[in-house]
Amino acid sequence: MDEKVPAKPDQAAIASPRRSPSQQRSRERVERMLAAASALIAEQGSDAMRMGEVAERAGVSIGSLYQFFPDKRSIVWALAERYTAESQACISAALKDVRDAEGLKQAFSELVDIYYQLFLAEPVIRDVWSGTQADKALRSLELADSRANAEFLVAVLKRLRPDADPVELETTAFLVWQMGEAAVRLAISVDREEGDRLVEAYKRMALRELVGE
Amino acid sequence: MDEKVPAKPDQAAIASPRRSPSQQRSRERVERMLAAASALIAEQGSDAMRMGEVAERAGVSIGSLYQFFPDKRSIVWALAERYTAESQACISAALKDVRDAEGLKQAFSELVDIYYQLFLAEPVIRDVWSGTQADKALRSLELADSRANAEFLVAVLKRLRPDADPVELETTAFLVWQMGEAAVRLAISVDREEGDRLVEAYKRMALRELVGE
DNA sequence: TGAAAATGTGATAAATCCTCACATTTGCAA
DNA sequence: TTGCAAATGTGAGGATTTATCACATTTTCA
Repeated sequence: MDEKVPAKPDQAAIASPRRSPSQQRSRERVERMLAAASALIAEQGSDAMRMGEVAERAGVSIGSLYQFFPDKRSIVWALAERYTAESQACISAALKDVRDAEGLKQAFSELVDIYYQLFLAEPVIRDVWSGTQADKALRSLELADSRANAEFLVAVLKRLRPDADPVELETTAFLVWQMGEAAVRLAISVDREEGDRLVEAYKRMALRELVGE
Repeated sequence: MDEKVPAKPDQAAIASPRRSPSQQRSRERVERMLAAASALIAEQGSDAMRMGEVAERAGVSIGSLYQFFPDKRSIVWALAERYTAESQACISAALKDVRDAEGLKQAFSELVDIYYQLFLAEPVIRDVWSGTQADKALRSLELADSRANAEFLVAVLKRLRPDADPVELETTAFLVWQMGEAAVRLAISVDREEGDRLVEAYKRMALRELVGE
């Protein structure tokens, strides 16, 4: 008998499976559960995915589902993990034998493309990256704000570089602005000292891009 | 039951208040609701915030709460809106009369600092920006992955620029990597054409930073 | 073969969002 | 002032969904 210790759950932790499938039968069923979840996420997003629906589509009972995935997010995470492992391998392979600047340019460029294509094509990854439905709602409004703010930058850039391609200025301004929001978001999620360094580094990078160094 | 009802265009929309407070009494009560929500978000995050708790702390019934905020996210959004309006004003003011590159440098740098400080200090904004609890769990794991990946970049950079400050290389690599993830995340959330342009622009920016032009 | 371990099941507890029918207060025209 | 319509207030309960648990079935292996 397990003593039920009312430990305060670690909010940020992803719970481990209650038990691992050790028999062939259960391994196959777990695969079916994952496949069902993957399909449902692709169709509706993980937020709208219902555990009962996953169980039904996998042809198992809700109890079996919870036997191997202790909570909802753990099944989403299990799927995400597969892809991150894949890209992880990609990355180390691509960067392993870079020897000079030219090699870096090529390897890095390919890497970014691979990432882009991977996330463009994988609904599960897209879902995990874009957050819950509630987040998406806010994000789309933030995006609109961000475009509006980027417009101010575009106006300035057009004054400073009247000959530049307007579309390119637009793209640059929008990207720089979004990178700024991402940098700040990153900075507040790490410790203060590193956050400060990251913000300074961003300012350097952004200004180099904006005023052309 | 319909299998795939394509009725999802409105999912991302933030519902408007069922009704606006027109009397003094209700305006005060709405303020109390917002204050209660703000405090609870600061304490526990919007994900853990319970509507019943908001009502209780505001000293109103749950029904009154739903009279003015049609759903949970609308009250979070109402709070977020106040801050974004504030920063919006800041931004246009700071960029309005930039005339040359030097002015841009100064204005932009100040702007970023203001953003950073604002988001560092405001729990509600931090919460909205960092997403739901479920997202935070995944995000912290993504962050760990990201650091691991940035390490590969650091290794390369150390080979290419052996004299550079290691801490600075570390910061640069981590930032560039995170910016890349943010750029891809952005790219997949806009239409394909703009996404492609943004990814290309990111590659230019990143490589300029990594190989030093 | 038989017992222990692994696995399977689904009713149901628990948590939470949100609604609704009805009560109370306020604004204002007569 | 009076009376009524509009605005506002209430909280029990409907609806949904996550997750649990006591018990049933299947597999492993000594």
